[in-house]
Amino acid sequence: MTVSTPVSAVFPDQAFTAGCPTREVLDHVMSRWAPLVLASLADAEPLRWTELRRRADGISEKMLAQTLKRLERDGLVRRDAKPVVPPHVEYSLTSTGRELTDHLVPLLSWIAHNAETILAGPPA
Amino acid sequence: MTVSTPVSAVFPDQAFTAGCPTREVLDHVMSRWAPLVLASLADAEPLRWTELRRRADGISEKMLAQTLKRLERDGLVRRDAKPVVPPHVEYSLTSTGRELTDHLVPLLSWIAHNAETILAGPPA
DNA sequence: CAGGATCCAGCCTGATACTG
DNA sequence: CAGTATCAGGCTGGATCCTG
Repeated sequence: MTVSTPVSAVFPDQAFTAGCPTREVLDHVMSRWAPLVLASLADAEPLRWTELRRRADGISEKMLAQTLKRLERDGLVRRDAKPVVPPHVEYSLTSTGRELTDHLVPLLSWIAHNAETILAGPPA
Repeated sequence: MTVSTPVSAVFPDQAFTAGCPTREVLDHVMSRWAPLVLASLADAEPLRWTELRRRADGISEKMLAQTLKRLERDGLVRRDAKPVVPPHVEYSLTSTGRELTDHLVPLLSWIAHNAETILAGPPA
């Protein structure tokens, strides 16, 4: 590891250098499943475990649990467990989580609309 | 794999289901290093290999090569090699890549400004 | 319904060496 | 300078089975 220039001058100094808090959050948010889980919640809060599994198509139970726990620890997602039988648990966005999805959803939307073009490769 | 509801009704139908083009692009763009490489280029185009390695702090040569190749195949990054000795290669964003970073950079910027708060965890 | 525990394959990384 | 090739090792993620 070397002393290095931050990724961008528009970001705070020391942003996105290896091992710094910024990078850790980036890795959480940009992980394989977090964007899909966050976007699902942004679209339809609150959601239950089973519904989240359906929306984040292809996710395993392990990864859903891991992703949700991390997002909950990060204060981006709130978990509400109602003490009934059978269990009833609801997941929703915190206000911080909502701020995040306000930036994330437009990005995903752009990707959705341009995916075909992108996979077609460079113009020539 | 099951027939499932798309992640969000605001996206085109069939968006972000497992194995669809949208998901593939998502995985490219949200991979571990692509966001940092794209943001670096958005901040200072064009950039050379060595400078990219410095900005995407912690990236290995293998991962830089892999990330750049994939972004180039996707038509998001352009590679310009000038036939001189020693070699001089410049990387820059395509117009599509610039569209992408227009959405990506605000997201990274938000993360940079909120990282400390996020890692502090939920309010209580 | 909502997870926890476990095992295994594959990817990423790091180090090193080599090329045009 | 700008990469490519190779190999060992750790960690991530996926599949499966089990539980309150």
